[in-house]
Amino acid sequence: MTGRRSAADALETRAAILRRAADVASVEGLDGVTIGRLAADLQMSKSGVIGHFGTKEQLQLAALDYAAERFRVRVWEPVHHLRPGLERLLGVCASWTAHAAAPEFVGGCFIAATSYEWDGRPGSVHDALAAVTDRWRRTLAGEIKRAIAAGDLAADLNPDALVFSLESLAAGINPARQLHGDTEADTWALRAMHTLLGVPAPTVAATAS
Amino acid sequence: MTGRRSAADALETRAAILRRAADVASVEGLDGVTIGRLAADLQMSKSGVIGHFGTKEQLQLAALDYAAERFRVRVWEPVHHLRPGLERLLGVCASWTAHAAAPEFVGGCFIAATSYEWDGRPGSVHDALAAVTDRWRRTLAGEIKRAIAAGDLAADLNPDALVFSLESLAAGINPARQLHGDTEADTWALRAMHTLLGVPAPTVAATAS
DNA sequence: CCTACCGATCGGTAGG
DNA sequence: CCTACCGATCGGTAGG
Repeated sequence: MTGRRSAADALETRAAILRRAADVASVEGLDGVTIGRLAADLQMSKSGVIGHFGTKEQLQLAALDYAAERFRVRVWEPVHHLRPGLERLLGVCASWTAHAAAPEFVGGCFIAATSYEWDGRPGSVHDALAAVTDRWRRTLAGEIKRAIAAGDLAADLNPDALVFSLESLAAGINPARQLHGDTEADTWALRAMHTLLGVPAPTVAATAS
Repeated sequence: MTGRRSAADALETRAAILRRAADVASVEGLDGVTIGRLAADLQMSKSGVIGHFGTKEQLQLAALDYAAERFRVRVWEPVHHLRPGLERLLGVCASWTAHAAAPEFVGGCFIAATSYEWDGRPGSVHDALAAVTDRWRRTLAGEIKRAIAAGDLAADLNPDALVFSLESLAAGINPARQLHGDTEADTWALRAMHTLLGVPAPTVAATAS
């Protein structure tokens, strides 16, 4: 029950710490993730927690990586097999808004919460967050450009502006639900995305994930 | 230089504390507003800071009130004289996005930052934030309904969905600028607002505030 | 408005 | 992975 355990056990412990850290951060931000709190929640000592990461900042970066991977699994993986261009783009919009409406972390989307929390601060967390969201932006912009090239979207659309708008609408689902009880916010966001893309409104049962 | 001063002096000190608190919160969130930090920044003692408010929570609520009033002055006051309905609604969109692109607090829009920080937490700050943003939502919904009733906007638009979308786009300007250097994010947001409202794109020099 | 202080918690380390 | 500990900072109070 006590003392050192195997490397596999250590990896399991590490994963449990990151899951808990992501849950806490989704509610109270990455600032709310304190070593002592994680230790108490997981019934470990503080040194047992921080030993996996070295410093709190490394723990925060690891939690961000973990959340980014979960985002990829929940939003990108269900649609990456779709045809590149408009079809996959609309699939992303559907899985993205569904992801925000039924979040896996208790406080909602980790990436959205952290982006608005950390955008004005300097440091490695800011930079890692910019890198993660930038990668996602380039994926989206790529789909949009493919759809334009294929003639499925209007040629005068601005891909960067569209990426910004899709991102803002998806992120807005979080506070709309938790501050105002807007249970339909994901539907509104998805419709607005379609309007901005200039395509017909989504059908009701488009997503079932 | 020391000891008690007049009631007018006390009010000035109080205002200086709130300004500083709003600046700090716009960068690091309301959690970053600590009594000791404000005291150091303003060259006061901690008891001198907290004496104006009683508790940290009361200080946070006062900072929120202060920021809400500044938002009203910067976004609503410049356009409240316009004709109710579409004209005033479009004026709000312009002053709102301009406000986000040239924020008065160092870290950007206090209301946006705090909404995404505090939406998942319980307590009086959450409730006050919901009340403040709800008031703003009702103002916006009122303008939209007036514009629809006047025939200036399509009758099949959903006012609640539009309010959600306008809010999300305005709030998104903050992280777009600070995380990705999108200096045009305010222009993109304003264009998207017009598209969702179903009105022509804004003219370039619509706002000069 | 100040000094001086309280118990609690912070991130982190030493040593095992 | 633990206990035991470090200096710093937290919100807040007593007393003036």
